[in-house]
Amino acid sequence: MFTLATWNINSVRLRAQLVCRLLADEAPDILCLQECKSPVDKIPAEVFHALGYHWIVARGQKGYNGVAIISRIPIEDAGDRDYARLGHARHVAARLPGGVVIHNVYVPAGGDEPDRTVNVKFGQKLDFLTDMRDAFHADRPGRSILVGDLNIAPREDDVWNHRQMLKIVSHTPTEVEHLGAAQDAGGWVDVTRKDIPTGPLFSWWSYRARDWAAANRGRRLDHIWATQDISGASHSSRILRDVRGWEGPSDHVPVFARFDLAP
DNA sequence: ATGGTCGCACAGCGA
Repeated sequence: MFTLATWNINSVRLRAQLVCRLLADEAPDILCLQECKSPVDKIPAEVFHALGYHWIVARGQKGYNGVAIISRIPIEDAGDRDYARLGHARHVAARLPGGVVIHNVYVPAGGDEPDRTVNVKFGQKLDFLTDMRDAFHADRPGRSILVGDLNIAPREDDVWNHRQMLKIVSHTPTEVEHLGAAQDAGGWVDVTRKDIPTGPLFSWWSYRARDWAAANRGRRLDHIWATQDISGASHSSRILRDVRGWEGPSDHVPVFARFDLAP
């Protein structure tokens, strides 16, 4: 059995103490971070090490992007992909002792305008998802988990107001379709929604709201997926809303799931 | 309809 968490930390160096607090309070076996905004050699690995998290598999760059998998069970580096050939640190994979592979993904946000003819970043987001789809189609994953900030809230109840969000990047039909194609190509099951099938579910609230909790204009951008062969072993999904209220928070909160598998 | 807040790194870009 192991507990897995994913969290867009928005600078792992600035928020190393928040990571420690989560590790101490919730003790996930594996924590996947996105937007570390740090070269790998500047990630404060020692402080995680001191809490028993002896393994880190990461990709990084200066200032932007960056993904890391922090683990207290042994993991080995299982490589990375440069979807859409952006040259960004947006994917890394790790293998658990039993052979389960964990993909940690940070999908491009996509800018403000949901039109690739006027907004290059939106096109890059769609291309990233198309490349992911093609990779999973060519090499269909088994006994795998995919987590991360996918920057898309696919369902009506994954946003505070579906109608109002239809032309807002992260909830446009085009993006939802691209994400669905990548999900279908890999045979991925949305573990969070398997466990919590109905009702509003958010993992992100903008920094720009006067009062994020009162307005509650959230979106579910952060996801845990598993291939069908192991999705039945998952349970106890949780989204830690309270973490948004911690001092100096990330705009995202951690998403958790447990897997009844030998790690 | 607009502007609102962060982080990086030191001006403005990305989110």
